[in-house]
Amino acid sequence: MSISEGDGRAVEGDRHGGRHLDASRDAVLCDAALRLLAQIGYDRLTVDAIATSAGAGKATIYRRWSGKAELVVDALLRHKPHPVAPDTGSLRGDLRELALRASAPTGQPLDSSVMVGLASALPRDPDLRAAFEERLVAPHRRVLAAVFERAVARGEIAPVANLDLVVSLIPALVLYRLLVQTQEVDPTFVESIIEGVILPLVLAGPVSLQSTPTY
Amino acid sequence: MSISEGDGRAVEGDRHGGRHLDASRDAVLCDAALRLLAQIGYDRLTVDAIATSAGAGKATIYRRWSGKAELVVDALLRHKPHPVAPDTGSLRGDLRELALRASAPTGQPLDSSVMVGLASALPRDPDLRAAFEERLVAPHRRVLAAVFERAVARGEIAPVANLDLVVSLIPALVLYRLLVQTQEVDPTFVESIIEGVILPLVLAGPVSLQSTPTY
DNA sequence: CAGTTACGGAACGATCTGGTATCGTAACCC
DNA sequence: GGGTTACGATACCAGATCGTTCCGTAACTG
Repeated sequence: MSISEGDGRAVEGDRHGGRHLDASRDAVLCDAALRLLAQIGYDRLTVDAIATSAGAGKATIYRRWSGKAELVVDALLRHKPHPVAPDTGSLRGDLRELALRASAPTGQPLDSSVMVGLASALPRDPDLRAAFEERLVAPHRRVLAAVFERAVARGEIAPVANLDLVVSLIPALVLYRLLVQTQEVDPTFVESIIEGVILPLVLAGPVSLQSTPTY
Repeated sequence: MSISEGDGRAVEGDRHGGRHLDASRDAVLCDAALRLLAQIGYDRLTVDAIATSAGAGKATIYRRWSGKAELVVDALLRHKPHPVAPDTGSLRGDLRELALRASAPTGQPLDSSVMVGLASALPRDPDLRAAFEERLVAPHRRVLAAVFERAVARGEIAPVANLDLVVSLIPALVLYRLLVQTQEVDPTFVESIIEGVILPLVLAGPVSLQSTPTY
């Protein structure tokens, strides 16, 4: 659980004497960074605000990271991904369970809010994008894929032809709702995705003749 | 076509003598704003950059708008929405036609790029969000809805139960691909949306559909 | 014609941000 | 204990950006 240093962070020479870096400050600073990131977005995020919000001095930040970009990347990498896939016994139940997670009350640095806050910065920072992909996107997709594959194993549905695309549906529609429509992601909304899109799609078996000729 | 002033723009006292505001400068400035917006995003967009890019002085901008926010909102409102819905005779053809538009070569201030650039700024600026909704989102949704309704009128598909959600699918998946996956929206991708999600969803009856006509 | 205003361009002061340095205190190694 | 380093806090500087102002020139009104 306790991660010391050397995670691709700022240069840290081998010190031998003197007071140690307080590892608990790392977590507090990263939490503050993610919280502010979700609130005001990456571009308006300032190092001063992170330090103040964490009750720390700026020097404490620059002792660990070389700047805002590295701090945010590290905060993403430390971010605990979603728990393992639910296993309620049915595809509908598993998807509902995931829906409840996605619409969690806004207390934690919710993945969706972090996604929105990072949105405009992703295209121009490869490191940021990589950390974003590794800690937010990929875990979501893995969990969703596992849920579908387990439904296939149960014989509940036929193997999903284009799993990558189907797995994109929930996060894409959630992001669209948050970003473009600026509406709440309540259980009712996610329910409508499950019942109106996902389940009809994967339950209705492979569709007509011309749908899949070129694969 | 020629819009003079009074569009909720900056305060413009009734002047009587002297040189007139050059209306052609308005369009040039708005085009430059949208182009830069698509390139670097709203937060990093600067008034100086817009002026320089348009070959104008900053004074020319502040004579028309009170700042960056008002300029971008006005640029969005002047932005010509997509042409009318295509009418190829079949749902698949219409959707393909829309796909070609969405994946247009990156020359113009493409709607998708503007969407990405505006993303992080939308939650905190209601005026920006309203203009965004009115000129980018709503037209897209109207065109898509029209395409589906015409397919229903032709008897090609059954009435779509949750049209609002189905109409969100294409823009949501396109946004997700651009923003989260940072991948290109090429015709192949949009084709996979049409063939793998949209058509199966609206064509598939609960079960067997061997009698699907060949379009 | 004289007066007024827009235009591109440049300069200006004010504000904000990033990153460094400093200070007094506290924690750690030898 | 002596030396070293982290910590929170503050001050400081360099650069970017904003919005304004001024300039010489051009265009329009009366």
